[in-house]
Amino acid sequence: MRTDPNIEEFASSNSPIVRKFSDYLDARGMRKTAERYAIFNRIQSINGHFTIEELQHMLDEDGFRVSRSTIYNTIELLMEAKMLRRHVFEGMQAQYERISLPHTHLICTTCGKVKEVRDTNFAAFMNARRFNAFNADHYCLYVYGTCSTCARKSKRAREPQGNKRRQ
Amino acid sequence: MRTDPNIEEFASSNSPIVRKFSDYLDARGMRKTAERYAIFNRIQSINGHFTIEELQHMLDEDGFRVSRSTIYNTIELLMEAKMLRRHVFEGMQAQYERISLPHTHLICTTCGKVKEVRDTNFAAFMNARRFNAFNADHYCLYVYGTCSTCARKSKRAREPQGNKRRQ
DNA sequence: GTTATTGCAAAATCTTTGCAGGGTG
DNA sequence: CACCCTGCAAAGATTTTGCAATAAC
Repeated sequence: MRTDPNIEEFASSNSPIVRKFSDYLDARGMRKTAERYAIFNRIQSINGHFTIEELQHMLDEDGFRVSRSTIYNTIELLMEAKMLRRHVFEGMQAQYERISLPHTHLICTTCGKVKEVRDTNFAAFMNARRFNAFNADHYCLYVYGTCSTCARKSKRAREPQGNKRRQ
Repeated sequence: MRTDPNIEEFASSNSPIVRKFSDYLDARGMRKTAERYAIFNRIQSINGHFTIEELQHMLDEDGFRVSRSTIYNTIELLMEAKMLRRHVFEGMQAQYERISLPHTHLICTTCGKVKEVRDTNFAAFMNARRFNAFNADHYCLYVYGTCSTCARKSKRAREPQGNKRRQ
């Protein structure tokens, strides 16, 4: 679309994570475009989960207009490169997150907020776990329930003054 | 749509699971229709996961034609009644399964097959696990990897005669 | 220069909705 | 016999695709 100064950084960066993506593209004879770098870069700065739409808004706000198709394309690439994961939690639209240390997802079924928690006991349990005739690659633990904020709100709503609860 | 003899069974059945659904409908002033019973019934006989499309095919084969809207409607109802769960595994369309004892899902990323395994150690671990300021209701553990069938095929493909691998 | 990539718009999926006719309670 | 439910078709939401213009190498 447009030539961006960023694109030089893309090939020459010393950041291991940038290198990983850059090398992945090289290995497959794919090109380093300003769009790919912008999307990749924006994602690195997100902590937690995001939807395609949210990502596009963030890029817009950065003044970087990228088409929906290119976003999907790059997201796909990052998933193939095992740098990004897609989650579809109950009753919600698809969300993405960078692949990092394994963690548990706490999903509030009232407000939809998702929180990540590290759980070394669980990680140890999973590392030791073997499945008959199944070669495990990675796992996802989703815990659905109510977050403290929603629990407080719903409790308040049940009490005398009867505050209205949203959602 | 049509009056089916099954519908009488619906209200009078002694099966606890039928009662549960029947009572759920009563409690909400909802009607017991032949369609709801047919869909509910068909689902009870499915072990494992199914898609909306597969369910409709099964009903068709049983000679019971139900519209897509009604299937979605009833599926929704069963989920609200906590008798059915929706799962969206990586890169696949939504699948449903009856809610039963907690189990781990093994998902083959090559062929897409999903297998359930009981894991009492894990269940015990989860039962004891408490999350700060989060009230857990239920959890899902998805393990992605390669099933033995696909592992065998891919191994064979890598060897001399070079069988072509599908997917 | 060659050819992968982008953006657009159109198509494809999957799911939801509005409404008229029909069945349940 | 009121009104909930069904089926249909149309609308929505999200994702994919075909193609001409453009940029990477």
